[in-house]
Amino acid sequence: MMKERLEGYIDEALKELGIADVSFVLEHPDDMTHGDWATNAAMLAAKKVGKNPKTLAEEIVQKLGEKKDTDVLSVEVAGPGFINFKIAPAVFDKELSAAISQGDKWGRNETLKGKKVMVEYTDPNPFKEFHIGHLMSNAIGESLSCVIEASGAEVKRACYQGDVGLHVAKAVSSMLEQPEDFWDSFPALPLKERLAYLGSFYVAGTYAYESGEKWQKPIHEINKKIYEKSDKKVSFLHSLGRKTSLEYFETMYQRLGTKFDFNFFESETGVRGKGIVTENKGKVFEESEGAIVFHAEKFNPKLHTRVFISKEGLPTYEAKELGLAEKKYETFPYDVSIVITGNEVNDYFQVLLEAMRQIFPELAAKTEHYSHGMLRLPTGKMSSRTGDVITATSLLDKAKELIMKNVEGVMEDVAKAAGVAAVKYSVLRQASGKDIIFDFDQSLSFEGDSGPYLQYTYARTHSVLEKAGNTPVALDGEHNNYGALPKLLVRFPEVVLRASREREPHYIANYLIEVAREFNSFYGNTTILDGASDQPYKLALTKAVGITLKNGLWLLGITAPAKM
RNA sequence: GCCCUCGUAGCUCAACGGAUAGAGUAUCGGUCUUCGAAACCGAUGAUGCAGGUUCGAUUCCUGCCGAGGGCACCA
Repeated sequence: MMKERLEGYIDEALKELGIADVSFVLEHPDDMTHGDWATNAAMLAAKKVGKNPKTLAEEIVQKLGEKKDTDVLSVEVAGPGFINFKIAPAVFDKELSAAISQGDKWGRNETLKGKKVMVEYTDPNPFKEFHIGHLMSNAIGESLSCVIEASGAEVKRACYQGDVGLHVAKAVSSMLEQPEDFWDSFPALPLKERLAYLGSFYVAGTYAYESGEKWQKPIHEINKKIYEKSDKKVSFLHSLGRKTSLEYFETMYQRLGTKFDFNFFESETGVRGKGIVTENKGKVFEESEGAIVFHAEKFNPKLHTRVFISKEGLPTYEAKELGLAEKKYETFPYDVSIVITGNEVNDYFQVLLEAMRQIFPELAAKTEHYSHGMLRLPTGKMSSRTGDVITATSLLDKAKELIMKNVEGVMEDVAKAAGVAAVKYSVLRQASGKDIIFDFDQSLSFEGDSGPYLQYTYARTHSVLEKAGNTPVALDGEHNNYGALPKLLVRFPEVVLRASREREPHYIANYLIEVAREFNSFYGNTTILDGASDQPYKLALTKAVGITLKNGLWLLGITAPAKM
């Protein structure tokens, strides 16, 4: 609100000086001593009117001086022609009071009010491991969902799972070799054992497939049988394995704190996608070498041809995505559909979007592709084909153990929550798209720039407030001597808005670290509960920090335990 | 060969074309009989190379070097 007001003043000032159409920015200077807001308006306008930036800035300041209200303490020219604004402490106190009274709602906005948004993420594949790549997708998707929800949209979380396809056929081929009575007792086994079996079947099937052509043919046949549901035994084993995987994924979602509204499966989208492609054959798609393909380069020279239906008559990933898009819209008529994937499919997705534009342009226009980098070990890429992956479970367990070993007297459930926080934070702290070099010691850190550091700081605020009991908490403007902290806190809604607009949770992660650091510094240098006249003020600050951290952690999909 | 990303302290990451390029970690040195030391305070340390656009470039453009991904029936 302060921002809009200042922008209005600048606009008027420029107009009075006869300058129009300057797309200036009003931002917070990196260095807070420069002021609370700064604009480059004079520097941009100077070129237009052929004046020296500094003298023009002086003229603008002159005009601004005539109109600014009492909330603006001072307006000054600085550096090469910046105009810096200082805001009265009372303004910050007023906004912080609002934060305290808003509680859980602090930080939200209504820019997406009335919009329906579907976010698809995680997307693990039944019969395969839930590995750290899925963990990454989950962390990003969950956070994005929360961020968009905080902008007032109605968000539905969707998970798309590959329950058919070659990877499944490989596992099933190996399952077929087990004796009949094995399957009689299988359903009664504990989940952990069933999973271990399933894993070994997948590995064995993959090994067979890669060991020679004579093994590939039967697996392709099984693949087809799964699609067509034409073989009773195959279908039976398929559903058994699928069920086990889904049960396992459910335990992961619980641990991670995700609750999906919709589950979509490739077994459904495949049939549908194939239908869409067939209907548009001759119009959008063409037959080539026995397969049905889309020549995307005809529409955009940077794209390439991709197969949508294989010569065996099976829909590929691309065709399934078409079916998925349609199915999603039927399930939930969205305004925006966000699909989160790894960046290795970036080029396919561009082709896919082009095909969508040809078939259902209205859906294509609503689809946004958000890709994340790969999770890589310092030693290189991790592979799931041979089974030598780092599973989500092993990673989360390792994080938990590390914390239990290094932090004296932690409860197990706290260590577990902090472990999840550490992993999620390590993904969310950096901008999207780039690979994440996953170094165990760095990424599972619970010191400094980490998820547990945020949780710890929140617990600290909670503990102080608890100790304070019913002593007064108040903001009065007079005691605003704690510089950066109140000014930083007030920016929370702006940060949320930006994260939502740019679909970038890392802005929130970085901001929260700054808040936590500022609070810990304040905490280390000040005694809050000292009975002095500014104690109510300090308590109010502490409370505002707590609310901001808690809401911010929620936006990252990270829990905020009251005690650690 | 073509297309897409990306090169910032020893390491992992920030920086909405702006002011003195910020953090964490590592290293060195301080701080617990006082609200939670998973913390705080201090020190050291960086924009791959060469041009260009701009009042101003880590950011935009071109070339080079380097890394990763993709380029027809796996996803």
